[in-house]
Amino acid sequence: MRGSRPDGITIISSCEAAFAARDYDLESTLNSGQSFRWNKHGCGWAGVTAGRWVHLEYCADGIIAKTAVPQNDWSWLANYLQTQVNLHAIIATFPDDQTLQDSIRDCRGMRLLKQDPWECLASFILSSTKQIVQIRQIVALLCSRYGEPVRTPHGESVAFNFPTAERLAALTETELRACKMGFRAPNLLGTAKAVASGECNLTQLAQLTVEDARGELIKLPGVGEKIANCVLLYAYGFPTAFPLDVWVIRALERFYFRGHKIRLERLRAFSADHFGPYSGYAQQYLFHWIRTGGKKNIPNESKDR
DNA sequence: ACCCAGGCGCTTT
DNA sequence: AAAGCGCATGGG
Repeated sequence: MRGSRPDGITIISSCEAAFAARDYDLESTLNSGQSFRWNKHGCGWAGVTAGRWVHLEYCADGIIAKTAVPQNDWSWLANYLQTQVNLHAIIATFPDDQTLQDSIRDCRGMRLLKQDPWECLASFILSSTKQIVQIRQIVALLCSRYGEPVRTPHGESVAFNFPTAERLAALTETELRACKMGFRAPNLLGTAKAVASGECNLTQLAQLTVEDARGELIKLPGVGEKIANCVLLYAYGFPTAFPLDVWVIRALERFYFRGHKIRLERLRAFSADHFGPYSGYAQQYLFHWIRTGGKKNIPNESKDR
C-alpha cells in the first residue's frame, strides 16, 4: 500500500484504490432509486460510471474500488461517490423531528451521488409511472443496444456506457419504443435532440441558480417539476432540490400532516421551509424510509385520504 | 384478472 | 386554478 493523500484516496495498485469514507452505505446509496446502473457483484457492487467499469466494496472505514483499466487519477470516482462530503455535518442541519431521525437511523450512511447530467436526465425521463426494477431494465436495454462497450476485467460480462444524447437523437421513436419505454419514447427522443443540438446546454445549467436551471429543464419534453428536481439534486448537487414523488408525498402527508391529503403547492412550501439547507438530502432519507423500513409504520393506507 | 408504478401534458370543470 | 385522464409496459 502506498501513501495516503489529503483527498482521502489511497492507491493500492494500478487498478485499485481505497477511498476513506466513514459511514458510507453502498447498498442504500447505489440501490435506492437515484441511480439505476449498479448490480450486486460478490460482496460489493459493479457498474459503469464516467466511462469506466468499476467494482465497489465497503470495508472498515472506506470503499475499495477496482477498475478494468489502470487509473492514474481517481478523482472521477471520488466526485461521483461524493466521498469527501461530510455526511454528519449535513445531518446536523436537519430539524430535530422524530420521522427524520427514524429515517436516518434506518439507512445510516446513505449518500447522494453526483451523477452525469445527461444520464440522470434521460434515466428519469424513463422513470415516470415505472417501478424502480422496470426503470433498471429499460436503462440496461438502452445501454446494451446503443451504449459503447467498456473494458471489463477478464471473465466479467460485457458492460456499456450510457448512450450519448447524440446517439439517441439519431434514433427513431420506433427504435426507442423497442427498448420497452412505451409512451416515454417521444419524450426521450425530443430531449436527446434538444441536448444534442445545443438548444439545451446541460453543462451551462451548473452555473445558474437552482430556479433558473429548473426553468430550463422543464422546457424539455417529458420533464416536469419532479424530474427536473431529480436532475438538479442527483446530477447538479443543488442541495434544496426536493423531488416530490408519490412516495415522498405519502411520507409527508402521513408523518407531517396526520394522514391528510395536502395540495402539492403546500407540500412544496412545507418542505422548503421545514427541512433546511440540505432538504434534498432529507428527501432521500424520507423516500428510503417510506419505501422500506418505514413500511412497518404504515400497515395499510389510511381510509380518510 | 386485476392494480399500480420515483409523471407529464393536455382537456375539462 | 384544480382536478381528470390517457399514455405503454410489466411485476406483484
